[in-house]
Amino acid sequence: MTLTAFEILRSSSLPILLEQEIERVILGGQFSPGDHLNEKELALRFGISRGPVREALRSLEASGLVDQVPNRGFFVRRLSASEASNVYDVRSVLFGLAGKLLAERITGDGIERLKQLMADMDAAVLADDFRLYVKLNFALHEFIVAASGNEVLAHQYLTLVKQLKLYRTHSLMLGEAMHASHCEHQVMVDAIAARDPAAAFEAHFKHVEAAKGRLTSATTNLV
Amino acid sequence: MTLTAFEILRSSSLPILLEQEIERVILGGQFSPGDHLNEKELALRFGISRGPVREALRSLEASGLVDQVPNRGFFVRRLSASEASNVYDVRSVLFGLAGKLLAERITGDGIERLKQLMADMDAAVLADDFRLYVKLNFALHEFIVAASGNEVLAHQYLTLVKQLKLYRTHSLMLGEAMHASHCEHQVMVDAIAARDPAAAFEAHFKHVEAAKGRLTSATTNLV
DNA sequence: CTGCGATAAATTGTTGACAATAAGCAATCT
DNA sequence: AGATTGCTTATTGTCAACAATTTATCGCAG
Repeated sequence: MTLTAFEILRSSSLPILLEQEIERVILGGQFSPGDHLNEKELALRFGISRGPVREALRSLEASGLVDQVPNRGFFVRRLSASEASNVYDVRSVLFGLAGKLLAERITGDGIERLKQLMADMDAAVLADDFRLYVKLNFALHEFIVAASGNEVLAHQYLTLVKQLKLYRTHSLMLGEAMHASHCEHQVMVDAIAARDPAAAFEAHFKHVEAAKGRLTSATTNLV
Repeated sequence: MTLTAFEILRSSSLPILLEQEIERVILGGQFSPGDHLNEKELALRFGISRGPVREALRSLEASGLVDQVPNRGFFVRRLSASEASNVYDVRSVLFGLAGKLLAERITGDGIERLKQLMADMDAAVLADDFRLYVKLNFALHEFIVAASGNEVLAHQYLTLVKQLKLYRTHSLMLGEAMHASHCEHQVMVDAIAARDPAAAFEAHFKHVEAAKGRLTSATTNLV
């Protein structure tokens, strides 16, 4: 226990820890898009000085979670509808690629893991447990992307997902959407289990595009 | 003229300018992958203090050009063969998406621009002017990605291209490779001009995959 | 001559202070 | 009343110094 804390402190410098913490606070909703991030306040909050805070904010800027305007400071990024649409389109091909790569390399254990996740989601859908479904959905996506074996892809994908969390209407997902999403997952997993890269790309790509469509229809005048 | 300088100074803070400058120096080859970046030295070089230098390095870290190891500093990123391969794979789908999007929205003027670039490259190939070809090649890629209208895509794509510049064997391209590349470009441009999104995706995707293949065959034991 | 250990130098990590810029506010003028 | 100017306050931008850590150097024993 004491070792872990030590290791964490050792492996990660202050700005890196800060970056994770500020990211957590932003994505957790404590700040809203457009909000100003006061450097002194953040420094005070974590009991450190402004230097490391600024470094952390620079990293967050590069990953698209905050914007900087000179002499005015850092602000939580505000994602317009068209920007969110752009993010979705990029995310679609990245996820398609993840599906394709995974179909080429998945092991028997991997297939088992996928089927287990699907079974859990089946249960969540039947129980109409939306909260659980969202959690499992994220786990499924994360597993696919991580198991694809391409770290560049995984990193980019997760960055985009974080950016999309800034787009508030995100959680407007209803029962029918959950059902549709689940069906698409089944097609994805089948293609992977069949080790069919082309079909996997198609299924994964379409899944994200469909998710974008569901979001679009939930809001008005997207794009 | 005076206005532009004013505007630049106004819109860009020191760390942002520094980031561009350090990036230029790294990609220009003044530093090699694995090289240590001395903060004091960099600060001295630009006549400023270490604070802004560290902020700039944090940004470069997030864009994958430098790595940081705690208490040891920043180093120019060293891209392994398998990492380069991963970058290529992601770049392939991004470029495919760019081609698809451009095919959906290109204007008559845009098609003219593409044909002009192709004509120039024709001349470069005939003259066996490798240097000119590389330059036009980059211009073509940049135009396609920028004209796709998806800024997220453009940003990610350019980031990956920069990362690949860290992979030295990059410039091992010979006469035959130039010819093959040129033929692939023709297929791409035809698909865009025909406003055929699916064909454009395919052509653009395969072009980058082929480029990866040419690089692979030039080196030994890639991946 | 080589390997080891202690000391010295260099480098990074962090801080607090100061300068420059922007935002808030009150008094004045039209 | 509304706009404008000037002042006050808050915030960001930058710096130089100090603490902590790592790297280099040198002496020394085997």
